[in-house]
Amino acid sequence: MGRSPCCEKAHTNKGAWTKEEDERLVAYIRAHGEGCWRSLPKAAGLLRCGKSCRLRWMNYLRPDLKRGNFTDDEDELIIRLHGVLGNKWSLIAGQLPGRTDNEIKNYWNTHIKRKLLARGIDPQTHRPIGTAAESAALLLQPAMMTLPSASAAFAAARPPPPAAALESLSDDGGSSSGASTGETLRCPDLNLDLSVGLPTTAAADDTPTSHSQRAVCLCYRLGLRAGEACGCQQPDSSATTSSQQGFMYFRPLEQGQYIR
DNA sequence: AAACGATCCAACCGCCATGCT
DNA sequence: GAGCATGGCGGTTGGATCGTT
Repeated sequence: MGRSPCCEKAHTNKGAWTKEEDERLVAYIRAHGEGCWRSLPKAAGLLRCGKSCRLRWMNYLRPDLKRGNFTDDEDELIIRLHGVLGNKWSLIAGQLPGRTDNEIKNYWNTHIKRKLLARGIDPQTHRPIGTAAESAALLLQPAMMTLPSASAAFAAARPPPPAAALESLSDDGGSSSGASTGETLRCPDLNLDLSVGLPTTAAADDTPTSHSQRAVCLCYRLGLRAGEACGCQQPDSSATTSSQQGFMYFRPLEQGQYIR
């Protein structure tokens, strides 16, 4: 707001980069490394603004960039990461070596969005796109979909919504969040031990300080395990979550499970 | 072959976060 | 703490390409 432009627009080129400009930029960075982007164009003899140079280098000229189509594994990883991180493209790109945030953003908008819609999943919320009644039922179980174990149980246990419940929903416009309506649709066998973020369950070693010392490790939930990119503790294989070493783990999503 | 619409993707723009003075 | 410079990010745009009629 009210900031001066990053460069003098009157003296800079815009639009597609020429081969010669690319070569100049690459040669300069090879010789001097990535430094001050603002002064780089002048030093490299480029009529470009520093931002433009940075973008060109980061998204196209960097030697470690991976070219070519995204693999199915990359697709799935992007979907999972997006479910957790949202539109934090740079963070997502950080988990995909050789891919840029811009590339992933474009790929998301052009391919994955469509793929998820074809699966009946809302690409923004990662929740199923169902009938109005189904959506209303989901709204009444908002936290359930955040935990894979809970969502699996939900998927398995969820009966067709009772007609009476649906009627009562439509009667009040679906805006009711009162206990009575919630009870009508509740799945009695579900364990809603929801604890994304700081845990709320009382662990065996629970003390006033143990909670504040815990952190949530999302690596495992994203399909990474200790010894891979995640350097966190291996989760307890018999438990859905584990609080070893002060970390909480969540199992990766199974087929048919969704991240909210 | 031409016209048109759909799709893709590189690049731009504006804003925010951070570091420095 | 205020103000400024810079890097970085996410949303959007527009030209190029592809597919269909």
